[in-house]
Amino acid sequence: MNDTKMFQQLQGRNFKRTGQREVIYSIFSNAEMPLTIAQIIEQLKKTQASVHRSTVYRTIKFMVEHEVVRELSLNKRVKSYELNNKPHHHYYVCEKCSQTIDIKPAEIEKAISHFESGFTKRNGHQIVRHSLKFFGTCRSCQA
Amino acid sequence: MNDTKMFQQLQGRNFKRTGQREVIYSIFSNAEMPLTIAQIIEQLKKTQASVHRSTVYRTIKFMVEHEVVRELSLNKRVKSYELNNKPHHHYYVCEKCSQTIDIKPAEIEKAISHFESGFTKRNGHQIVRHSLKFFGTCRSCQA
DNA sequence: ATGTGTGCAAATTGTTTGCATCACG
DNA sequence: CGTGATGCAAACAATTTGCACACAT
Repeated sequence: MNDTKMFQQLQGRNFKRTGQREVIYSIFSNAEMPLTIAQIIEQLKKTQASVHRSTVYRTIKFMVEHEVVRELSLNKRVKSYELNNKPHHHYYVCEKCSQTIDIKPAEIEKAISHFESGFTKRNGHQIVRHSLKFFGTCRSCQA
Repeated sequence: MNDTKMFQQLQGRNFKRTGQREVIYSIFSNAEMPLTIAQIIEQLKKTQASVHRSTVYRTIKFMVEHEVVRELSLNKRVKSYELNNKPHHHYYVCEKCSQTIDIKPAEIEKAISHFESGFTKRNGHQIVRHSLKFFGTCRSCQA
């Protein structure tokens, strides 16, 4: 069995390599968009592997803590997760079909950095991260 | 009893003016920051008025639908609400104490507008709103 | 052999709903 | 009065937890 990137990442730490973790990691690898817990469970059903719901929750938590995946709030009600191997970016979310597109607007990012340093200098409040999301109706949902 | 702004706003619509709605509205009026449902319920306990939990949920829903308050996702787990009388703005949230500060960074807003029109022109995906949040540790929590 | 991970069921937490009653207009 | 609003309890949905057993190392 070839090493998954996940286990390469985690080498030397206090963890075990299990089939369940492998499968869940591979679902993320094949995903083109962030996934919700429900979507992961759904994908798992298509596999012969049966992974219990509580294991999915625990595995995702494990992956978030070990920074294998990052947690997103693209939707008001449910969280989504994606592999943490892409650089920082932002999101466009179609409110009809939930399609999600990554965006990296350099101009905005620059204005943000500038704002952040000024904000902290001005009043002492530190900023460690930011989140920028755009919502609308994607082209194919406008029909 | 003097008219609250909420009822002025809603004049002529199909609704009733009740003590419960008055109290909840006044809690929002006195709040300096967005409130979660739990915080509203907590505030209500300090009042002599007893408002049932389900009424709180229904009232907030009512207010959101009638655009008296707006719904925010400042925290990954819980939604917050604030009066809808301020113009569009963004948020700084302290991850230790949850203190929330409104911000209106004109430079960023400009870059965002520019990006949005280009994005839509380029690929046809409409954008109807965006959300920008900064997270960090506020000055008093750095001690 | 040891301790982490898993499955299962039960507990929690947050929110919604059906229904009888209340009260605003 | 009549309809919308409320309280209450029960239903739901999403997530977490305690415990015994399984399995990776």
